[in-house]
Amino acid sequence: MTASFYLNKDTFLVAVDCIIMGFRDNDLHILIARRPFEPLKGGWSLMGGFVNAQENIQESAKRVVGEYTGINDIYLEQVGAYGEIDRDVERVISVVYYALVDIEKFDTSLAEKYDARWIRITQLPELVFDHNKMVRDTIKLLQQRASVKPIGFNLLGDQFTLPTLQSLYESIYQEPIDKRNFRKKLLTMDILEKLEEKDKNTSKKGAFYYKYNKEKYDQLIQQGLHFSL
Amino acid sequence: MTASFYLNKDTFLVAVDCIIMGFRDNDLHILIARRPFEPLKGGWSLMGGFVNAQENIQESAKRVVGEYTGINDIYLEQVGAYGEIDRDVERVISVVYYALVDIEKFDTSLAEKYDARWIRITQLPELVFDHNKMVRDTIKLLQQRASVKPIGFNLLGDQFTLPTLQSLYESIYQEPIDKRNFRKKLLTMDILEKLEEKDKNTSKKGAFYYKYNKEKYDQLIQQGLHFSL
DNA sequence: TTTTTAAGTGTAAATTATACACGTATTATT
DNA sequence: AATAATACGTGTATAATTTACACTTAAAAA
Repeated sequence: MTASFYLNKDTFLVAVDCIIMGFRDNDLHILIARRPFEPLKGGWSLMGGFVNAQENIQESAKRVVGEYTGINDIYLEQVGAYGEIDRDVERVISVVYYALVDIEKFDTSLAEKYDARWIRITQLPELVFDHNKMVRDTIKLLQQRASVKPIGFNLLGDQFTLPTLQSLYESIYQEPIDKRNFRKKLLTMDILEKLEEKDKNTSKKGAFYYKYNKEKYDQLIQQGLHFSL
Repeated sequence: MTASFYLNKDTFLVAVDCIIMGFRDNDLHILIARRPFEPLKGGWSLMGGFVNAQENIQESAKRVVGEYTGINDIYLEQVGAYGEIDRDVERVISVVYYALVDIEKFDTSLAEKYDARWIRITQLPELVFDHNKMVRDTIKLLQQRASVKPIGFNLLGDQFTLPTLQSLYESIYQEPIDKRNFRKKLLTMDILEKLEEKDKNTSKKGAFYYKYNKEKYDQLIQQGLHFSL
């Protein structure tokens, strides 16, 4: 049954474009790929796809991220809808999501399959259409979110060192952070657990591993506390 | 010319729903209307419309706000895309914008024409579809924005008193603010100009009018300063 | 044994946020 | 003319948060 008022309206192709972020070598990276079809075949592009009629938009985004990374356990948030008339060659409305993934879980065979690469956010090339703007908007949003919620942990494995965590936040904010102040703030939040083991990859002394305690975080939130990192 | 890859993809109705906000009687209000067609005819609804092929989404939103308020000088920002499969009866993807308008400029004849009313945000009825969620999301976003940019002025005429401005922020944050602290913060920002004239409507003593000095604000921003209110 | 490297630690000063109460200008009332 | 009523306007002290800053330590390599 079609309600009459909905007849004779214009319809649109709707795509999702995903800004898939990972953290590696002390820097945030974004997964981009060479576009496999015309127009702009061979241009650098975000990972995208069209929304199907039988899925909601967030599901489309999740599908796209899974398709191109092999990762299904992701943090996903919408950035917004991009709707300039000429943003693509056809009229395509694109809904942008950013995904935070543990880059260690990336299925590297997919890199070849899709001609995809992880690029440092500080070294992104020019991307097709309005994709660079999408990335800029996302970084702003991510900074906002990271300052108020502990979403950074989605970019790390389940154990990590404080120096690593710090460089993650430095990469998000794109500015240096004082070591002592950073540790102080984090540890007084009491959402991390120190482990016995050390990571000896980056120094002779080694840095203790920590893990994120989501239960404690949720408790604190329920008590009405909120954070800023 | 149609690029081949774009063929055979599903297409969607795309709507805009606008959360049109005004400030009156010490409270934020939202313009809502009784839905004039089935399904849910007579239900309370946000102001919306379908996106046309020849306009970008923001233009659609601006058109909708103009249509239902008669106001063209508005602050408009996107909230996001709402894409649940069953959010409407048909598959409709809705892009939500909020608009901040000077309610004094509202063309009251349109209220009758569209069966529309300004309702205090604290007293919104149940709205159709996912419109209540849209409003909740918008209020959060507005709080975030107001804390960091002086967007509140878009809700006022070009002169206003400090008690009015304070109650505007109290309405946005939905909590009381200390009078002296509020004035201190605002005046030290140095983006307001005190006028000679007083508003005597709300007290016998009268409150001085101020006006917002956008030039000063832009200067400060350029100097890399930023605000929090 | 010494050198090298990054990890780990505390305190003082500055800034910002919070809490709080009374005098004042003006109109309305008697 | 005097008084009452009302909302406007003002300052200071305390607490909390943020910032700046430098040396010791653990472990491996030379």
